[in-house]
Amino acid sequence: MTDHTPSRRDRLRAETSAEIKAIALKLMADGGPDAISLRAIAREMGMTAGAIYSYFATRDDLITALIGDVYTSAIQTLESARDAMPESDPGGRIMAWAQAIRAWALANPEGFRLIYGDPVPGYHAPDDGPAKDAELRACTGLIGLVAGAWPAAHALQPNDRQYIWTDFDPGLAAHVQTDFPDLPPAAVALALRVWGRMHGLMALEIYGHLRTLMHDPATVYRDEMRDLIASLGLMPPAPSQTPFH
Amino acid sequence: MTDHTPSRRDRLRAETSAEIKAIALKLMADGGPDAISLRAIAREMGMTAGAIYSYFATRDDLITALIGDVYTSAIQTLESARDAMPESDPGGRIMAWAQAIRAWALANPEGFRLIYGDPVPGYHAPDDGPAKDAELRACTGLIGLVAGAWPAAHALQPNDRQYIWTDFDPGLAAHVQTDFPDLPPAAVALALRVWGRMHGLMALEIYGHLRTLMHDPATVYRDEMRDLIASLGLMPPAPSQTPFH
DNA sequence: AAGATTTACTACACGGTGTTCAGCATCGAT
DNA sequence: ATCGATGCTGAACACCGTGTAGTAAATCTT
Repeated sequence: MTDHTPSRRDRLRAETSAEIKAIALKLMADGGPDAISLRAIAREMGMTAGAIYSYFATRDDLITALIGDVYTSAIQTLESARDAMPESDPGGRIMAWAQAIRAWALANPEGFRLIYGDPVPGYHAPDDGPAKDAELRACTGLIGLVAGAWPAAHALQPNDRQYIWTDFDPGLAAHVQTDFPDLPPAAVALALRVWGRMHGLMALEIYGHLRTLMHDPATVYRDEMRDLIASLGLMPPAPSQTPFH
Repeated sequence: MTDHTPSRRDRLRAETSAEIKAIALKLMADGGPDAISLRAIAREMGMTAGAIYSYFATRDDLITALIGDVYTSAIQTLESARDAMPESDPGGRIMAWAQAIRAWALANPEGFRLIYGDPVPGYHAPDDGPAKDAELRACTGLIGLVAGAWPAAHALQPNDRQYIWTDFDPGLAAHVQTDFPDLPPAAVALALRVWGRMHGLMALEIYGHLRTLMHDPATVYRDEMRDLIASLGLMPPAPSQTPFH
């Protein structure tokens, strides 16, 4: 369509759009997701609330774009934390991923809620878009972690044959079958279980259900991740190392 | 103070208070937690919004009361589901609890969000009250489940000695030490991990992160719970039985 | 039974929100 | 130089939670 070089107008438009998102993130960072109001954003930019509607058709569209940005940046953090460990240490890669996602969630609790909770009243996530892409990427990353442990894990808990590829989202199945040709669908189910295991304690902690019951949820999270890694037939990292508190 | 028999006024007041909460629950059930507005409740009751302030000082107080009610009723559901299984089958009791909480969450997703998520923007839970009681009760229930499996579970993963009673909330510690005198603090940590494991997949499913990746999250949840029970050194229930879909 | 008091409720106001729309000014292209 | 698209304003609408003042009724006291 507009195949020629981006005009000055387009550039300004993109800049303003980015500024809107940046200010929204700032508001969210120090006021919670509910502090994201079009009027507050406009106030901060010296504009009127109605002006934002030239950039985002509705507030939900803004939130959707925000979720896409936050999710993508979080995933990049996770992937680089994972890649800091050698592929020869699949247990270490899992632990690195697990600690990185908890550290990210603790540092950006509002971002965590934006992705995994109710971002804002009445908001309903669309079925596709960058957020879905990021979710697929997160899932693929987890499947990669599981793939590094699959032979041993499969031997420990041989409960496949009940899963078939059509159980899963077609896009996810296609991704996995090209990236990991030898991986059975049961491994994808195992990856989802691993995801759930990382998510559970973290969600409870972020939403304040653990701190009222115990101090230092980091220890129990670390134990849980060690148990998870061991249950996959892998060697957990050195016990003395306690990366996060 | 008012130690005499409840007068007619007190009764009417209690009834109106209950009606407010009932309508709030109804609004939440078919409109999401954000549909709980004092004006909507008053409209439904033929009153003015301001009138509610005679019953609840602020909207957060209403939400707090609501959370207490919902949490308490959920806990009762869980406990009766658990008690339908004999004490001689600790694995079955854990599975009953796990399936009951998932079934409840799927039937009352808004209630789940009310308890475990951001009920409504800007709401901050108080540090005590019926919600805290229900949380303690849920935690105690889980500890009871773990207590039934502690000897075997402890033998499988002997990583205690790093937990001491002062790691936990004093009220929780006192409860446990009177109800289960022989249980070490490491068992409480294990119970929290079990809680996290039940919570993870459920939260992901309720917030729509699983359905986009796979149909039938019930299967993977069941597998996860089977693995959990096995990891506690218990016998899982008969594999043929698939209680929920 | 009559007066005093507590209580339940309405009416209204204030500041906040998302959203829409007519109008205006400015910029880009013709 | 003109014309049309674009970005923005300002006002409006319909909501929201929260207070305050006033009113009427129910209750308690004497």
